[in-house]
Amino acid sequence: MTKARQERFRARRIKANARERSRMHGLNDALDTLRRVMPCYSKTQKLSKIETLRLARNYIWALSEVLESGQSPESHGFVEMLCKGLSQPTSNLVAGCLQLGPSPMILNKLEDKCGGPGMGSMVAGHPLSYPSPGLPSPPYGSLEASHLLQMKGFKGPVYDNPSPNECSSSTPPYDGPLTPPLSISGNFALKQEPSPHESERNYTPHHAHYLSSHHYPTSTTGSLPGGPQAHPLLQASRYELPLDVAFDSFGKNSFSNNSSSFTEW
DNA sequence: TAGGCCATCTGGTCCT
DNA sequence: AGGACCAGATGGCCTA
Repeated sequence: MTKARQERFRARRIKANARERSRMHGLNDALDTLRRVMPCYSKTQKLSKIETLRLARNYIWALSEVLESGQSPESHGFVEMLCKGLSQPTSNLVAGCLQLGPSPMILNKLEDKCGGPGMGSMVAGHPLSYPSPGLPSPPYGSLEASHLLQMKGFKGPVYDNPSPNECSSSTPPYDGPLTPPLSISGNFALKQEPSPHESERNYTPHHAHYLSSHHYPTSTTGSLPGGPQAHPLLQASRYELPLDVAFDSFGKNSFSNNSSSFTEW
């Protein structure tokens, strides 16, 4: 290989690396967009990639159940669907969010206690302030777990610790119900914010993930005996409920609880 | 210290 | 030839 050819090859490799980086950034941006429409979006406690995908899967499943079988979103089943296959920390996060999301009073208290703008300030504008022009009234035009719970006056269980989600180290903080409504047409009325990545693009190769690596509360290993304690909403039956649901397709019958088996990712 | 998670680099494969 | 996509390898940070 001549020197000129080596240089060409090297230049090509560098270009390919840059493209690959860009491609992965695009993928991460998409993942971040997905995080924002999840029921427990938090800027400070990002779900890991795998947990984001799992929660998204469960969210679709749970909302489908609400629509198709009329299952109440305030039921244990709804939370269990959301948490199916998630790690214990993520399950706790979701359960905590579903409980705290509906209560502006609690959110405001948390804002006072935790300081800084956050969930409390978001409550007034959410979910009703999300414009849904041309869409029917909720839940048809705006369907998100915490919204549904709010509409139905959901009240969570009583905790030993009355504020399981407040600035504790055991449960990640909840940034507020930032989740925009999901329209039935499949479009998200997404309030576009600049992706975190956009402002982190001028990093040297090894900087990017340092910025966010310590924000991930979850692990992919799932909850095991001896792990963090399950959220009270989940303690009763999380590991005993044999929910057999297939996600290989989104056909109507794919979400039934008795026809096929739940496929773990 | 081990394990989880991440970004990046790299070579292979497929497609245009 | 060049771009997109993929998966394996590598190394760094964080947490338990």
